[in-house]
Amino acid sequence: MNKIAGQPRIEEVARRAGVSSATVSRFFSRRDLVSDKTAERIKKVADELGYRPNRLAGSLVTKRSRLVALLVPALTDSPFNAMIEAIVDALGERGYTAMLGLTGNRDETMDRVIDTALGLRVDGIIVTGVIADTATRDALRSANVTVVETWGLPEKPIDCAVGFSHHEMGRMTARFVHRRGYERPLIVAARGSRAGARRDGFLAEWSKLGAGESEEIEVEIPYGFGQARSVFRQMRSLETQPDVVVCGSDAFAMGIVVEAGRAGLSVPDDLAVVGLGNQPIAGDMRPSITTIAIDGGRIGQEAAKLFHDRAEGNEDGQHIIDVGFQLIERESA
Amino acid sequence: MNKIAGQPRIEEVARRAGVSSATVSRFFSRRDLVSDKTAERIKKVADELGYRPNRLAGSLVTKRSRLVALLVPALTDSPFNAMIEAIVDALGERGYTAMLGLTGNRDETMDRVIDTALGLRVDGIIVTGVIADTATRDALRSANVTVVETWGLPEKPIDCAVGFSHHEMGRMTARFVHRRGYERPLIVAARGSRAGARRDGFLAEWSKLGAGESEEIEVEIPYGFGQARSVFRQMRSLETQPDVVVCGSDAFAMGIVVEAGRAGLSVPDDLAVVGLGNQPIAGDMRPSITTIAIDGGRIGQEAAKLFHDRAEGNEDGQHIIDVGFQLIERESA
DNA sequence: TGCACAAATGATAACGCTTGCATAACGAAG
DNA sequence: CTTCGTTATGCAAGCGTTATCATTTGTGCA
Repeated sequence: MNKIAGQPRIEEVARRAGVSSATVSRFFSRRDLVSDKTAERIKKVADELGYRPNRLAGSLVTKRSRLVALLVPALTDSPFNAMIEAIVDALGERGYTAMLGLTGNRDETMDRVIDTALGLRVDGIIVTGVIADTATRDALRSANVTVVETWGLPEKPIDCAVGFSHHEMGRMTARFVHRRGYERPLIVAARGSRAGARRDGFLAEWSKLGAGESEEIEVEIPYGFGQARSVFRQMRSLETQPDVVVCGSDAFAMGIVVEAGRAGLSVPDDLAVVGLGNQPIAGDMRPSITTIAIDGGRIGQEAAKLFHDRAEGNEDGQHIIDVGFQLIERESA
Repeated sequence: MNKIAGQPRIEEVARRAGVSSATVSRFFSRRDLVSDKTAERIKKVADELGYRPNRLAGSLVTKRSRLVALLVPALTDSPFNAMIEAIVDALGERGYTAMLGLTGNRDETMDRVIDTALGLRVDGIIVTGVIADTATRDALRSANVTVVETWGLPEKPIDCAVGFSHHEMGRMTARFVHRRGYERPLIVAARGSRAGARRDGFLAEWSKLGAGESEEIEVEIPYGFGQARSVFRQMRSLETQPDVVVCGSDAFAMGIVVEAGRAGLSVPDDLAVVGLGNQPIAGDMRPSITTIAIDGGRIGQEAAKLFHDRAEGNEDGQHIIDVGFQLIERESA
């Protein structure tokens, strides 16, 4: 309204509506407690004044900020965006607001982001991936916020978790590759625990199946299409050429497909490719990419629900939700 | 520390450090006002207690939340992610926290998100794209928050803006297409003002160049690869076949390329394709996609800077920043 | 008409911090 | 050893809400 006077306060609304501030407060938080007649008056005045309760003040006394920190490593070319969208939506429906924290891949940034979140007295923190650092885990445990870890299933979650088993995903991939008759898989894995778990799962199952050798190339971040080029070159210089490449992302898989094409290799006959993530584009590619679908939206919804349940004091109920994953068999393998 | 007692308060820290709460407050906000000796004591106690100033309480008195609302239509397959990352980073460096609001494409959702932002008394709002609704614009203008509009250059910005001229982009595209000798462009544009401005710019320049006919197909959202299929079919049923397709995104352009390939058309000889956005993948595709690069990161940085300048009371200085764009000529056109 | 009980409203004390003003401590000059 | 100018600290009044408890108003029924 008036820049100098700042925003209108509840007191002002109360005065003009001829009621006490308590009643105005009730009107906004528990509408059913005020009579229709006064409610109408309050609404009218509030609209005129453009009054909006100050949540900072409110949260101070209720000790509930209705703020949730959303920690994600990155946004560009990230497989988490569907989950983030789902979380923001589901949280919004429940009256919570998401603050976005980009953690990158460094523990330090992660700590800084958690710090600001805690300073804001967020009601909860939803983390993309499992927090590795033990000190951080402990700090969080004692911070009186509910923490939801996603996209993985830690043995001992800080609080609760929703995701899937990367190890199991690796095993399933191995079974699939074996069933298809491929004999010399190349695993392209990123550094990091998630990719590591998939690789370990793959190798465990692979050796259990009594299958032959397998190669492995470690890359920085396997999300990118571009990185495929150098990895492909690396692959070509291996002694025994693999007959299938197991990738950490669809984009990367597509990169391998393109490179294979340029090298005169036909996919999947000369070289098969398995992606990860089931991005829409993977199905539209020619050849279409065989991949593993993870329902990010589902993870997000469950995470928001889990958070909300606990925030409402529902301590019981499931702490760990396995949303699983699904192999999508297409042309590339 | 102690769940029952809740988080430690400033008073507790003060007591244990043998100072007044005012001194502790100063230690956290204006370190230089506190002597080294007491500072050390305070730090020690604060660390032991795990004390972290409650920003809700602080903001209540300073009337500065150090919160900025970031309004984006979507995250998945969105060209804005680089900008969002840049904004969150740049804001974080300056001590601000970003809250994420997904506006979708409906005014109603936009209003709801703005409402929660205003309720949180955010210091600023950074909007992706220009806000169309006049009522919302007015509400924002009188809400005493600095608003930065991005990704476009409105005639009369609410407050300030950083982006580029979609109209000019359309014109440049027309000149390029003409220079390359194409004669029958097909424009695939989304509903909406941004795409509309590009189309208008294209048509204006195209007719100015005295070039021939041009066709247009309107789609819902042109970001997706998948949508290319139906549009391609639509295109094939046109009376005169276009020799170049001007797309609203790289993903869409890639979809057209793939469809063209399946239909036996060679790109760019039988059909040329121009993308938009310069996603990494566009350069790695075969054929590589000719596209227009927009520096989302730059937009983000400038937006954060602009916001910060104004939040600090720097009313003067530029209100509108044109970051331009760049045509990347590659194989597809 | 009066009474009991429910519904609606009011008064007021927090919530945890910041900041202007007042006071105390400390050096450097005189 | 004063005196004065810094530099460090303390006091206390808010900031704009909500929640508890008390009080008033309204309603159905004897």
